[in-house]
Amino acid sequence: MDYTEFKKIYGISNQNLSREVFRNNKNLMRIKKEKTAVNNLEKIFKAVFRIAYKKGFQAMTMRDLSKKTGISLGALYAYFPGKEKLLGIIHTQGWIIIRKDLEQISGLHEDPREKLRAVIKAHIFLSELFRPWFYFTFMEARNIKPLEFEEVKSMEEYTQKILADILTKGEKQGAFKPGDHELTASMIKAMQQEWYLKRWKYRKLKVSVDEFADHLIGIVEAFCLFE
Amino acid sequence: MDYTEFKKIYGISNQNLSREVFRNNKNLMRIKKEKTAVNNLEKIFKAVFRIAYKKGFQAMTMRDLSKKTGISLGALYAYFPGKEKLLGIIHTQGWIIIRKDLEQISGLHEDPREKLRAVIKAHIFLSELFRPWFYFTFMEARNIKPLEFEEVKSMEEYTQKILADILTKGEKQGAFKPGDHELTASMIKAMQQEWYLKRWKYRKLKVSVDEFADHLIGIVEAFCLFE
DNA sequence: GTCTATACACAGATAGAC
DNA sequence: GTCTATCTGTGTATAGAC
Repeated sequence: MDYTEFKKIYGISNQNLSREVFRNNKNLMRIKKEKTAVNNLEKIFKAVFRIAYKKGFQAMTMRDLSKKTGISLGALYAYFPGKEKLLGIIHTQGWIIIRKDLEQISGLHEDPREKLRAVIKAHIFLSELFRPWFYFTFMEARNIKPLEFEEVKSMEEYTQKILADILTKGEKQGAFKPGDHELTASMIKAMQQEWYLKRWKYRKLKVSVDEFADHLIGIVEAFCLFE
Repeated sequence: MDYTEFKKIYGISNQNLSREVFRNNKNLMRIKKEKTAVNNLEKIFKAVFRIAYKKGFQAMTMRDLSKKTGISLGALYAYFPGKEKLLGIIHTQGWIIIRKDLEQISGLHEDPREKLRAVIKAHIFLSELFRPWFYFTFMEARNIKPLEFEEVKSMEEYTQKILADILTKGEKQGAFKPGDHELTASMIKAMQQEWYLKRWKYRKLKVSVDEFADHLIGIVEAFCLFE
């Protein structure tokens, strides 16, 4: 499966994404009309990602956000109770995005080699689809409260475990070489993250997401498969 | 070479490092006595790294820094002209650290395979020696001024180029398989960064820096070397 | 629901005694 | 060289008219 295909299946408009956020956080918002809320939430998230990408969430002021969205300072507070809670909302939603699809895809294949390929690709494609969410979640993890921070660490461990399990089971079935699978999984994760953390580099090198994913899989298979 | 050996050769005390910073930035400081300056700069950097690790440089207040170092708010400003300049000083010094040793090590070996191994290891070992500097430079890159930000990007490209060149030359000499060496170099960088960005993970997994480096080299060689 | 005006807290930075 | 006290700007958040 290439990225175009993946996008057709798992793609979701920003509007639908904002709708989901709205429904998950209705209780925190003073806005009642879904249509208005979804519309403005879309603007808000977009602006947060743009500003935070440049200078970080902490350095972003509510006035910056107001200017970028065109929504007045006062009105912004009808959409979330405060800056800190806004951060929490974005993180939680990011977590939901990753979890939902990855679990499903992992169940799709039987052959360990196929499964490994599929899961590696899916994660990269997901991070491409929701790049701002992935980038933000990674870079701003330190700014959230301890309780939520544990969530982030467990997210790291969760996705790593999926990979490590595939390798371990696959080894038993004779598909992969023996080795320290936990460590290998960790390295795979690092390379996956590279895609959304350094997007500017790959734009410059004119490397597409498909090329990147294939290259990564090439490396992993050279290391894990028998000749 | 393992980490213990590396440390003996390239290790430098925090005091000597602070001395270097002092000498490079004398003009910005109101302190004249080197001994006092070096002593307090050491405290300052240590505190900055600790606080920024937890909540980021932007979120760190000068009052936080004062409390952690035991140096009063007013006195701090004798060591640097302002918070922003402090950020710049740390970044510039980080850049100096990386550049100096890496260049030298790259010249030590002739055989491409040896050279690749040496450079990969050296970068990881360096990042272990100066972990706070590496972590800080990566995470706070967005907060520096555009001019200095170009410096960071070029640092990324610089270290990547060292790797890519080794691979390209090595291919011509028949040591490595052909391939997209720029992309491979990029992946190697991603895995190297993993070591200092997610230190908590490897502490938990009880993976030593030597084990990590060897595993990484194993992956790279499986992909680049002929059987 | 959205706006403008404003309260209030706290940040970075400086003054000036010691 | 270091301290405490203080200035001044700017940030988050709210009040209350429309």
